[in-house]
Amino acid sequence: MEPAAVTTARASRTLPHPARDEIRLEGVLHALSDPMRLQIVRELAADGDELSCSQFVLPVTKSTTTHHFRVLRESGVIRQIYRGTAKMNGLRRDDLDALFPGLLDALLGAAARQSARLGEG
Amino acid sequence: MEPAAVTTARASRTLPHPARDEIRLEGVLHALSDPMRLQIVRELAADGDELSCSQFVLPVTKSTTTHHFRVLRESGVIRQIYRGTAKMNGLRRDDLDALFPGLLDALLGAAARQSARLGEG
DNA sequence: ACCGTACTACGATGCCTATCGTACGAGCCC
DNA sequence: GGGCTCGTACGATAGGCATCGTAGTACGGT
Repeated sequence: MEPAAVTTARASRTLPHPARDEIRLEGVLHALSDPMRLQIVRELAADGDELSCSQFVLPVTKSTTTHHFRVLRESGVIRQIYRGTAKMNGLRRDDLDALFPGLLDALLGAAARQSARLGEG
Repeated sequence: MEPAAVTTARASRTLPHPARDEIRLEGVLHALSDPMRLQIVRELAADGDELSCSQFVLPVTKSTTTHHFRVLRESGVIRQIYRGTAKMNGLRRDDLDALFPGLLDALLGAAARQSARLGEG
């Protein structure tokens, strides 16, 4: 039994998230103004809430991927938890909808529209 | 009658705007992720479409104000035309609504909500 | 013609950030 | 335990950007 060691280890592996009322619109918009991060959020919205970082195929290195996920987490857009060695990511849809009703759907819709327009133009 | 001189002078005073289909969501989000610019857009949405730059009371110098208005124009969020020495600003609501239906209203609503939440405790 | 007002252009500055590479820590499986 | 995979930390780098100040242009009024 390794109680103290495990708890501290797990505590050190919990990631800091902003509380709901600490989320700022400007921060959310800034996070989503990067094409890479917008793509991540779109995939999270489409494929459900339990995607590990490594399931995303991004044209950047792992270091950069880590950076983008951290920006999304620190701006309050996504939630991240460790599950074993994997880090699972989920949209903070409840918080965002409570703070800014309709915004997330409008953003996702806008992204989908633009993607369709540019991709099948 | 000063035809040629005036036309070239006016031509040199027309400002470049992106066409509707050149507007990019990421650019719009980046433009609105700055508090100063978000405030400008909120005032434009509230007070109508014909506001000159100097009517905005911003805690920055005129140089910086010019910069912010240019970012908004080049990202496709606002339209700018010269009227005498003044530069009139207006939201590109028609273009934005056509490209991203509901987005602008969702953004303005989110900004208003956050402002109310932070301003009135 | 002259002056004042509105806005711009340009250079400087300091900060932020997207990106990479390398080295490392944490947990799973044999 | 040994190795493997997933993700992190840290430093470096290069580019972007918000801000300023100063000097200048354009236009309208006197």
